[in-house]
Amino acid sequence: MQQGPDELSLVFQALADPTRREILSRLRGGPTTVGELAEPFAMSRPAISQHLKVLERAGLIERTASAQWRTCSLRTEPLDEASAWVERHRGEWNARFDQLDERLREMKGSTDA
Amino acid sequence: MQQGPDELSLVFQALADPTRREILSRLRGGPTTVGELAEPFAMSRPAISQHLKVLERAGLIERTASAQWRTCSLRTEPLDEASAWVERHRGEWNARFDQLDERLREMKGSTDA
DNA sequence: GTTGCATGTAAGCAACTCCTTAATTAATGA
DNA sequence: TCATTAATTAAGGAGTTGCTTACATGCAAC
Repeated sequence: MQQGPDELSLVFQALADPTRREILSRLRGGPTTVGELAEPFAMSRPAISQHLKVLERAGLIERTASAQWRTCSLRTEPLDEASAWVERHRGEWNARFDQLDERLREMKGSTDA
Repeated sequence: MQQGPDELSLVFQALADPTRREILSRLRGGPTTVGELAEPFAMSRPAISQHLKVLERAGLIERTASAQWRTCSLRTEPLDEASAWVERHRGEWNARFDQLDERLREMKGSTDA
């Protein structure tokens, strides 16, 4: 029963690959099938499948099956934690900005850990 | 002459490890020697040295030698690009928040790339 | 049922990660 | 000069990543 890396590490690791970042960028346009997603890449389908698995493990995409197509859609929640970490480390002025961020997040009623 | 991964990938990859993230967090308190940095970790010095090399490669720290001590200090510039990427992908509400970010950044008169 | 399409899984391989211990470099100070 | 301290480099090993090709699964239309 080995325990994998923490959530934040999974997210940053998922983002540490240009192919995966582009997949996420393309998903901003809305849910997409794996085939459409794979098309622009000079890479086999299984390779894309594996990238999607990494993204799913990080919670950054959701896959739903309908007929023989799997539709992938973006999940941005994990990016909130990543963003919080990065902003927290971006110099003094940004620290003040974080406070504003948090204030606004309260107003928004955030549900993240 | 092999060409390594792009800068943004290097940054995210550097952040994808709890030890390295904690090193960066500790460096927020100001420049620190490798020895001080290594102390709280249950890990050999060479291991820390290698983590520092990863952080340096990503541009996240700077090392300066004085006497037999190497002092490490934080460089936040690479986080700006990482932040920009993450914010760009954080949903609609956050997009609006980005505008506020930019507005405030203008007020600040940002000097970053 | 059988064919065909969309996707996932399995197995294999080179390269990389993250740690270790041992040896090395470099500066200090008696 | 020699020992001490601070840190890095070297070598090696277990596990992971990122791709490949080949095979399996699952649904649909005939």
